[in-house]
Amino acid sequence: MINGRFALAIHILSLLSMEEGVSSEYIASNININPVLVRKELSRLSKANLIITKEGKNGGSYLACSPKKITLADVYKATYEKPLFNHSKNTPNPQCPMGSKIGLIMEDVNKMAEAALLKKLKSISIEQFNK
Amino acid sequence: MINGRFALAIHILSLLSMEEGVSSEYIASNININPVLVRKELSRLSKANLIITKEGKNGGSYLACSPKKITLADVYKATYEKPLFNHSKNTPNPQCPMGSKIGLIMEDVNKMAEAALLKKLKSISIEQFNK
DNA sequence: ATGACTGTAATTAAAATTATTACAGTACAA
DNA sequence: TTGTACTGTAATAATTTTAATTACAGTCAT
Repeated sequence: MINGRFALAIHILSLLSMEEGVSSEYIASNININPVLVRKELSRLSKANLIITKEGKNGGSYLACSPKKITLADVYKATYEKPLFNHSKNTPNPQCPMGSKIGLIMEDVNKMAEAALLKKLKSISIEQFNK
Repeated sequence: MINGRFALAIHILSLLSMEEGVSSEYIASNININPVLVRKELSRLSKANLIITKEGKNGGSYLACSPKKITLADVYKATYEKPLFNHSKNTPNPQCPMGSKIGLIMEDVNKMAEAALLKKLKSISIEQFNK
């Protein structure tokens, strides 16, 4: 349901936990996806300090720390910024008894849902995927 | 991120907890969305035994039970069937050390994430939204 | 300076979501 | 028993999101 960027980021990080210093082309060919998408994801992961990338010749990416320390909560946060559950952008009829409330309700629901999700994701580290 | 159906279902059910026996046209105009989408969602909710709908003249929808008993976990399950986190349908290179594993990994991650999410959603009932 | 990379913008293609049109089927009620 | 007000659903189109591609400037080791 949610787009494939979370899976992509997990794939990238797990791969880096096995082979470091590899290029985006190499990663992309392994995942069978377009290299530009990989670079964009690498850029997000880098901004979140989960990886370090070296530009130029012999460049490539490295985990910024031990895979044990990188949790799926970190990955999730680095990957997404929008709330989990979308809701229609059509403004509902304010005369409708729910119309004026649904926005705030969904905000609350999103907060609670994301908190629960992140709590669980925090208990899963990248390390366990390279076995 | 996830499509708007969850929010739609919540909106519908909350509305029904305030005004019963209303038509899909009425609901749609309140939500400011197309009536056919409402009917489709009503149909899903009905199949999940969360509501009862009456066809024909003077038809309309009713909650199947007290709003106190309808939790967001019920709504989530009625609304979605696909796993939470998608992953690319391109089969990754099986020579890639992660290629053969990412599918199973994402299955596991999805299982754990959904369980945590549903646990939280189970604690939230529709009732609290009609205040 | 050259070759092997990253970073990113711009564009296109494909897929998913939402909207619309249309109409058959159901049920009430005059 | 016919009209009216609904639901159910198929088919199609419009819109939005996601993924892919092309292109090229910038970086850096050699």
